[in-house]
Amino acid sequence: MNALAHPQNPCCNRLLARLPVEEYGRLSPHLEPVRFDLGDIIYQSGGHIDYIYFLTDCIVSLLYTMENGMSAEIGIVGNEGVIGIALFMGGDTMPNRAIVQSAGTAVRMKARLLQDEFKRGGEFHHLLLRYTQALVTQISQTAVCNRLHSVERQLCRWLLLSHDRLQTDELIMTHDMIANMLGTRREGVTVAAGKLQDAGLINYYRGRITIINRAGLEEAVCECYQVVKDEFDRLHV
Amino acid sequence: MNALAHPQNPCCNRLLARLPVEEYGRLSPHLEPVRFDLGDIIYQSGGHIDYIYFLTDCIVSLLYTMENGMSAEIGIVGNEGVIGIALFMGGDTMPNRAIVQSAGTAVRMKARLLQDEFKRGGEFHHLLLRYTQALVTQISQTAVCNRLHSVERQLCRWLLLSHDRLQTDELIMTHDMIANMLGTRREGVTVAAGKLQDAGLINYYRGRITIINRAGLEEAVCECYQVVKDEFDRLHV
DNA sequence: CTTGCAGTGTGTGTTAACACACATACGACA
DNA sequence: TGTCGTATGTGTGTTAACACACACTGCAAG
Repeated sequence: MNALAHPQNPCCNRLLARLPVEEYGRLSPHLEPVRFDLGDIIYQSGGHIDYIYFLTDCIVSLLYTMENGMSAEIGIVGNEGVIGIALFMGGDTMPNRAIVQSAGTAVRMKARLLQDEFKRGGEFHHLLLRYTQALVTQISQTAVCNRLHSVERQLCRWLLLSHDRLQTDELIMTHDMIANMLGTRREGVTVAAGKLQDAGLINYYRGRITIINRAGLEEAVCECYQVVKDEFDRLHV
Repeated sequence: MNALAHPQNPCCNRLLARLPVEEYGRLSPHLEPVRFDLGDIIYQSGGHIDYIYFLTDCIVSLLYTMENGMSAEIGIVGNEGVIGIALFMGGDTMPNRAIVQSAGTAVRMKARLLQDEFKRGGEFHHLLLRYTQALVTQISQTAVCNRLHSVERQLCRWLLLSHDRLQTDELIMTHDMIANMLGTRREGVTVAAGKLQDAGLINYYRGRITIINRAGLEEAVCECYQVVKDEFDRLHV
């Protein structure tokens, strides 16, 4: 594993990797590596955010939790993005939560420094806004998918979005956790996952899911996945 | 009706109204009034956008239409916002459509001029980004609501969001149109609307819906409505 | 005045997902 | 080696929303 590919290297984050040398040079002294475990909460609903996090090899879910305890995922972030868009969008906090879905590393930067660099209006500014637009598309498509598609297809979408952000074919994730993300019941996930396993698309066993036929998943998924993927590609994030 | 309240006045748009005198002075010569009719399409999925539109007294829905023709609304915009966030977010286009839900007026500005002013980084920049963050919350909450709440509650949410953006208690809107927004069937809307009418919250007749008990609607709606409203209030948009 | 149609009401059968209950089975740890 | 908790499988009954069909009604155009 070379230096660039090492997960602690900030350039494993695709936004940081795209920065011009000058801007990266200005930021890099202020980037601090952090490690996240499964289930860590990066920010709470309405909670103060001190840092922006550029993910390098972890995955974070943006979740909204209802008053009655039910929850649903609105977006998923990997090394293509950041956690803490509210810091540069100007709202400071968000009404959702950010929770670590796959353990790994990130680099963080103090909110104030982020805002100062953002104000300079360089490529950093453009990259963050383009990423945010892509995230908006992902959230939008989640809304549409939640309305119009079956749990099984949504599970496919979720698996593919997660797989895109992983370096391996194995997800450490129970049916119960997926149910919280999808805003559905554990049994519903068990049934849907069982069908995907019977179809030879995935294997799972006690909290470990292995993607064994990605092409098959892409055939089983609804169009929502490709819409989001195309938009991320188009925006180069 | 005084000059300020006249819908052709750009200051009927709450973003423009908040601009400092200097910035507003720079923009106002380039603001051009436009009128929209019900059903007008401001932009198509992936379509080029020439102007940003500051809505003054119309309402616009952001809709995504599936390959099979089904559609679902991801957000709703009135005089608190703009149509065309992709122009300053940097993506130029969006994969959804913007369609006029309530006829009225807006003022528009050429994309290039918008981008130039946005780059200056003044209050205009801050306002547009704060508004975009509020819109993200609205889209997020639509995703959650689509997953977890009944059609009847979602109809309440939709009516309240629309009512907030109207100057009257009457919506010109058939059950069929609402069904397209909510991503559900016309019959489902008829049943849900019938219950709300029986409960004395609304009246409707052949494409005209009248809100007659707003407080009652606010009791019947799910928490999603208030989450979005609170976030718009917090962000002063 | 009558014809057509847009807007709405409603009924029947079907399906997807829910709630709840409980069975099974492995792995970790004593 | 036994025990317990986590993860998963599955069955039953219920509900919300779907698909489809068709009836009703009043306005508007001829």
